[in-house]
Amino acid sequence: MEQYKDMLLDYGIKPTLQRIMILDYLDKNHNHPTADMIFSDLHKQVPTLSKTTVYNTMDIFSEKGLVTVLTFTKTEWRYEINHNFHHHFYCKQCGRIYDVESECEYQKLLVIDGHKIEEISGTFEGICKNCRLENLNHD
Amino acid sequence: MEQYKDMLLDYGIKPTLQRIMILDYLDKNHNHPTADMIFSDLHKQVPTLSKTTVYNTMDIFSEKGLVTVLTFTKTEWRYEINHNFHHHFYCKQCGRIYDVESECEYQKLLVIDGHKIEEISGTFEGICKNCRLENLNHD
DNA sequence: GTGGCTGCAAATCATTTGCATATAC
DNA sequence: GTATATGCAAATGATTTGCAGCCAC
Repeated sequence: MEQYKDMLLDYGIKPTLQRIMILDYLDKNHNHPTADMIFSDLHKQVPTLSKTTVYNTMDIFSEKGLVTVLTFTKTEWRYEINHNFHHHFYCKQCGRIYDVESECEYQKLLVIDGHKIEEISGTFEGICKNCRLENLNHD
Repeated sequence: MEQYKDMLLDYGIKPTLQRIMILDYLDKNHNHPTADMIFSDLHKQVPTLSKTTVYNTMDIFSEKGLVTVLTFTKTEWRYEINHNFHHHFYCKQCGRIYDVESECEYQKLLVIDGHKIEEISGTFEGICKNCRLENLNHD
C-alpha cells in the first residue's frame, strides 16, 4: 500500500484510497483491463467504488503518464501500467491481449516526416498461440 | 464509375450505386474519413443515402479486405482504402491523420511469440508539421 | 418472385457530464 | 473552511439492430 501511495505522490497525484486500490490492481493484474473490469473486480473489496471514479482515475493516471490507454479493441478502452517499451498482439478469436517484448527501429525516433513524435505503438492482430492449439484439437 | 464497379466485382461485392459512390469517394479522398464524413460529403450527390448504408457498406468493405478500419482516434472509426504497407501519424492538436510511407522490420513476419499474425499496424502520435509551424508563429 | 440492399426509427452501451455529498488538510 | 474527490443519475453520441419497402436479376 505504502509503495503505491509514494508512487502516486511521485506522479503528482493525490493518493486517495480508491486511487491506491486501482493502482494496486493494475500493478498486480497485467490483463489490460477495461474500466468495467477494474470496477467489477475491485467492487468486492471497495463496495463504495463507482464506475465514475474508475473513469476519473484512469483519466488522471493517463494524463500524468502512469498508464497507457489501448484503443485497438475498437469498442472499449483498455489500460495498462507503463513499463518497458513493447508492442501488443490482439487475438481476434479470444480477445486476449498479449505484450510483445521487442525492440523497435522507430523507438528512439523524435521526428518523422517533420512531425514531432510523442508516442509510438505497434499492434499485431491475428490468432494467438492458445487459440491455434485449441483449434487444432477441435479438428 | 466502370472501374469501381469492376473493383467491387473483383472483391465479390455486389456493385450497387451507393457502394460505387462510396468507393469512388474513398479512392479520391485520402482523408481517412469517419462514417459521418462519408455520409455528409456524399449526401449532396446521393440525397437518398443513409448513414446505415454507409455503416453497412464499410462493414462489407472491411470484411472483404477493401478498406482498413483505423481506431486510434478513440471516439470514432476512420476508414482508408487499402494500398501499400504504411504507418500512421495522428496529430493530437488538429486531429489530422497522416500516412507514413515506411518499411517495417515486422512487415513480412508471419508469426510472433507463437501467435499467427494477420495484420500489423504502427501508429505515431504527437504534433504534426503544420501545427508545429503554426505554434511557432503564434509565439 | 425472391434474396439481398436500403434506410428510417429505435435501441445499445461505453463513456461523459451535472451536481450534490463527503473527505482531507 | 475550502478545495478536491467521489458517486449517483441522467445525458451523449457513435454504432447497431429491427424491420418494412425496394430493387435487380
